[in-house]
Amino acid sequence: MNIGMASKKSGVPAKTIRYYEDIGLIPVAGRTASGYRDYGDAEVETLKFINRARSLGFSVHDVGDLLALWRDRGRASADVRRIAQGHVAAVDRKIAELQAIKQTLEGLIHRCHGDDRPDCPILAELAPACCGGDGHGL
Amino acid sequence: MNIGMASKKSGVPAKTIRYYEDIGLIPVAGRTASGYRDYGDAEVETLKFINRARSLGFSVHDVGDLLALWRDRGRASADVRRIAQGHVAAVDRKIAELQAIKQTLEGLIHRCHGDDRPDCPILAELAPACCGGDGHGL
DNA sequence: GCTTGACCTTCTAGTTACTGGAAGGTGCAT
DNA sequence: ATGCACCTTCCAGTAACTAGAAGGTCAAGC
Repeated sequence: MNIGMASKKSGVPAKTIRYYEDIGLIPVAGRTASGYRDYGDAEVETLKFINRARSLGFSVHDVGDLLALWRDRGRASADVRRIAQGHVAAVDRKIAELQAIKQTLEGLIHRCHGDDRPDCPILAELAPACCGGDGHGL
Repeated sequence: MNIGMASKKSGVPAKTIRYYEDIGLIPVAGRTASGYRDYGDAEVETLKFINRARSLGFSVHDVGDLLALWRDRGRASADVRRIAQGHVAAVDRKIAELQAIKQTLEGLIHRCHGDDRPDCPILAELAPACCGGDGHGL
């Protein structure tokens, strides 16, 4: 099948499939006589695997590691687990960071009356020295 | 003061200050006779403002809008509030997405014994058709 | 006066993971 | 033979910087 069909079956855009080949995440595809890339069901399964891993937020680099483990019949499940746990830890850090940001912003928004008057604690807190929000600087 | 001092006082790396000038987030700096960029306290305050807004996750584009409002003495606080609320909504979506990812991953990790045997539900779930985690595809 | 070192300048390119578009070849149906 | 959809490659752009190269400047020390 050609790249359009592989894209449709796997859910990975054709451009992205070429990109994955380019960066070496998937091996170079076979070609038809006319130069079209040619895929089989196995390649489509690989692309689906990649798609799911990416949708879980694994980096392309991590997906490469997971693919290698997937292809390795003798792998230790501990290796897979380690990658997944590392990713969960990263996700956790990101969540914590975003929650802190959210809390700060909500505090500021709460204190901003949000009408057509210029007085705004959001700007005032962003600007350390000059409270009240006078324009200045530039 | 030159860019190194402005960087130190504002907390924004010198390279980043030049970059901000480049993309028009801050106006072109004055120059000394020898061509060095020259900054005053007002510019440093602006850089601090930018730094805080960025650390709250506002995009550079949003920071540009906030800066414009900051400089506009007649702005409506509602305008600032709208930007902040839009950002909180985006942060919320991101948090929800990450939490969903985290839950899925933790479920998979929980079911993976994580020893030196190859059997691994993490890989098995990433690979839809072929359960058990046989290497295949590429 | 000269050197040394820290600073500054510009420019290019790399990062992450794609995505869009241009220019041109292929496959198939009418 | 003429469309049209598909394929090919390559270049450029996205967000927000960051690293490094090649070279100019400034102040201190000898």
